[in-house]
Order: sequence, then structure tokens, then C-alpha cells
Amino acid sequence: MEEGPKTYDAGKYERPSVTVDIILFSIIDDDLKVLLIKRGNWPFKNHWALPGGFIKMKETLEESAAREVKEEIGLNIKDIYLEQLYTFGDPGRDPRTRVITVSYFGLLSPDKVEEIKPKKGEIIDSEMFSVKKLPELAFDHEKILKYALKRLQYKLEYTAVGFELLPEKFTLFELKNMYEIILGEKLDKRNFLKKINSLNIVEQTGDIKSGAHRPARLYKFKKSIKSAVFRRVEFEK
Amino acid sequence: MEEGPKTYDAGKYERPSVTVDIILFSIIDDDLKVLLIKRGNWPFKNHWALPGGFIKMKETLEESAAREVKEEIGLNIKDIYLEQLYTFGDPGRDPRTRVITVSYFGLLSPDKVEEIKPKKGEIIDSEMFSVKKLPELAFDHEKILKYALKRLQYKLEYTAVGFELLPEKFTLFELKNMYEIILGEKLDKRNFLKKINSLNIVEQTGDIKSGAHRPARLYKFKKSIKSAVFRRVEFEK
DNA sequence: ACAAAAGTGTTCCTAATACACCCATGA
DNA sequence: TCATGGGTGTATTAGGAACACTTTTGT
Repeated sequence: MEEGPKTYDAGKYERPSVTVDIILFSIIDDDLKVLLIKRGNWPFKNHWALPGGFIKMKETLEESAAREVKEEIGLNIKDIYLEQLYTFGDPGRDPRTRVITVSYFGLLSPDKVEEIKPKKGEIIDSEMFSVKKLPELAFDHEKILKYALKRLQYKLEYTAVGFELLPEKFTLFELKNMYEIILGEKLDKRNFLKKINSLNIVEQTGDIKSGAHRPARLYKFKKSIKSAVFRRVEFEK
Repeated sequence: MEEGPKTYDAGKYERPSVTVDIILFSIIDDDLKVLLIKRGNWPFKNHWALPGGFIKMKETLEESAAREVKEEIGLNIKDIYLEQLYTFGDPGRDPRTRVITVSYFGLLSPDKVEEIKPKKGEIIDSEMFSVKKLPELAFDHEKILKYALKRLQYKLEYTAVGFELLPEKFTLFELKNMYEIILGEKLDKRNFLKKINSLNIVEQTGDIKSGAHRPARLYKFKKSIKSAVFRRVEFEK
């Protein structure tokens, strides 16, 4: 039925390179941070950039993202929330050749952040930067990062994805704090609790967190629920 | 400051091919339709597929999408709503070689649909298919199409993007009809009108549509408003 | 006259918001 | 004892949902 490959020559056309870039967010010290690596090679040697690299011919895009995360910062992608963000492909965004990059954004819980072990070699260093105090970035990575930040804020408003940023057990006010940090605005304590309770997405663990102040009940996220509305989306004019 | 390209060989790695595929929706005869083309070459010769093709080295992804639309169906992308959908890149999705495709979805108003002129050559035929009665599709295009459909329904719920599917002037019940067709459910006439009025996104043109029945006022979309919430997003469990 | 779409308000209920005080602990 | 975060309820308002009849035209 098919005519066969005789009329097609895969080498006939010039092809772009394809990379995967990964934006990993986490909350550290009440601040939204993003993982950046310092490049060890041209181009942009010694510049901060998003982790990522060229895809291999026999791996899916997701496998490529997972491999890069593993190779560059030693994290196992299992149990890390990761979703495809956007594909950036303007000619000239990479001085080497035409490079199209498929970006992924992910969320790291505090315990995952501690497991980060930057593999020296192609990269010189890695660090979680506050999104409010970013260094100059290689390529068009600032544009990609800004886009990821918008997506994160947006997703947080209508899904429960933010739980990925919290430890297994958390107090309700750590939860509220997380929302405030990402959305960049204060939320009313009682209304927030009412909301969370009505969503029915957390349950008490029975454990208590004792710290510098009055002990608080520890909650956990109900695993059965994939996502839930946090609040309705606002008009855009 | 930079070390220079001497350490980088662009030809060193095997590279995938990159294509752009375009999903164009329109409403015809009270049915949501999608534009498909019949392929004239291997692979999947004589099979229906989404329009699209290989990107060129010096064009952006958007320019590539625009060029393909122009080349294959003769439509000028100007004034056509188009947004990047998702990038599909599983190895094996194309029998020729590793092909990663950046998909775009767009909305055609009825007058644009009439301008479609399929360019014979690489494609044999083009047709608007009801999304409810799709033929067997080439590659993984069914998966891409299903994804696009979900995105369309989703976007319609929280933005005013649906106006792109209507002619310049429309009656409020053509508007309601459009929502019903895409969302696949009946909407209450009075509540729908209340909603549209409260959004303040349409205005009367002063014109009247006379047809087989009682004449109706014609409205148009207020251009200044990019998007608006149609209704709040539902819980997902 | 009748078929078919055009047009129009009210009631009910749920959810969002605004708002203030006492409690338990560690330093 | 004080600083800090933990914990709790009510009243108001806005928006979503349910619901039925009259009007205007072409045939």
C-alpha cells in the first residue's frame, strides 16, 4: 500500500539541533528559587543558564529531560513534577547553529533540593537563585524563565500543583505561605483555610510540628486528587 | 571573553528533523470541523493528515507555520488566530527518521474557510472533517488532534478565544450556539446572555439579521478585549 | 395558523470577601 | 513577658443556576 522510502532522502534537508531545557522551581527561605547551572563550555562559558542539553536520537523528549537532570545535577526525575512548557526556536537564539529548544518546567520539594549534586565537567557550578535576583542568563533563557514563572503562577491559581513544592507533611500556614510567595500577594488566613477545607484536598496526619512557637497540626496532600481549582481566573483586558 | 567556536562542531551529533503541524478548527453547519489534507507522498500516501511540513533553517516556528498554511491551502495567516499547542517527539512517530513536531492550533472564521484553496502537488486533497467523524490519520496525528480539541474546549472556558470562530457580525444565539457546539452541552439562553453582557465584550452593530424567522440584532466583538473568562474552571479529581 | 428563533426577570443558593480576637509555645 | 505563628466564625455581597412565557417573522 505504501510506496516505500525510495522517494525520501532523510539527509536531503538541513536540520536544526534540538535541545531540552529545564526550569526547576523550589521554595527556599520563603523565596521562590530556580535552579541555574554555570556553563563550562563555549558558548556562554562561565555564564549562568538553565540546565539542559541536546536530545539523543532514541529517547523521548521526557526521557531527554530526565537524563539531563540526572547528568547535570544528579536528581532522579521520578517523583519530580515535570511538564512541557513551550518550544522556543527563533533562529539566532544559539550562536552555534540553529537550535530549537523544548522547555520543561518542574517543581522540587525541599527534600529534593537537598539531594542536588551538581556533576562537575560540562558545568562548573549550580545554585538556586531567587527569581527576584537573577544573574544575567545565557541564550534566551531569561525569556524562557519569565515564561515559566508566568505559567507557574497561572497553574497555581487553578490547580493544586503547588503541593509539589511542599514537603510530604506541612502545616496549613506553610501551605498558605507557599501560595503567597508564588502569587506575590497576601491571602486572608481564615478565607484561605475555608477554601482549602472546601476543596477537600488535604488531610491531617496526626503529627504535630513543634518549633519556635505554638505547635501546629501537620497535614498531607490527598494523593487521589490530581488537581483542584484554587480560585477563579481573573479577567484579562 | 568567550572561548569561541573552536571547541564546538555542529555536525558532531546526529540531529532529528523538525516539523510544524497545524490544527485549524472551524464551525461549519453547526459542527466543529478540522482541516485535513490528503498526502501525495510516502509515507502515508493517500492518507489524511494534518497540514504541516519541515521547518527551514532561517524561519521562526511561527513563520514556518504561516508558510505551510500558505503553501498547502493558500491561506494568509494574517488575521488567523494561531497559538503553539505542544511538541510531540517520540522516536518512531515518523517512519522516515526521527521527527519532532511542534504543533500549532488555529481558529478559522467562516469567511476564511471559503478562501481555502488547496495547492495540488504534495497534497492531493483537503477537506474540513467533523471532529466526530474523523478518518484514519497518518503518523500520531490523531493524538495531536485530540490534544488540540481538549485545549480548544479548555481555552473556551476561560478566554474569549471563541470569537475567532465567528464572522465579524453575529447574533447572540450564533454565539451561544458556538459555545454549545464546542463544549458539547446545552447552555441556558438567559443565563448565557446575562454572562455575555456582564463580561462586556460584545457591542451592537446596529445591523439586523433577517432570515427565515424573527430578525435578530447583530453584534460584534469588542476588539480591545483580548480574552475574558467565560466560566470558572471545574474541579478535576 | 403555525413553526421557529428572538427576546426578557426573578428567585434561590453557593461561594467569595471582609474582618478581630484569644491561644500556646520558646526565647 | 513578649514575639510569633496557631487557631477560630459571622455577616455581606456577587455570581451561578434553575426556570416560562410573549414577540416577530416567513411560509
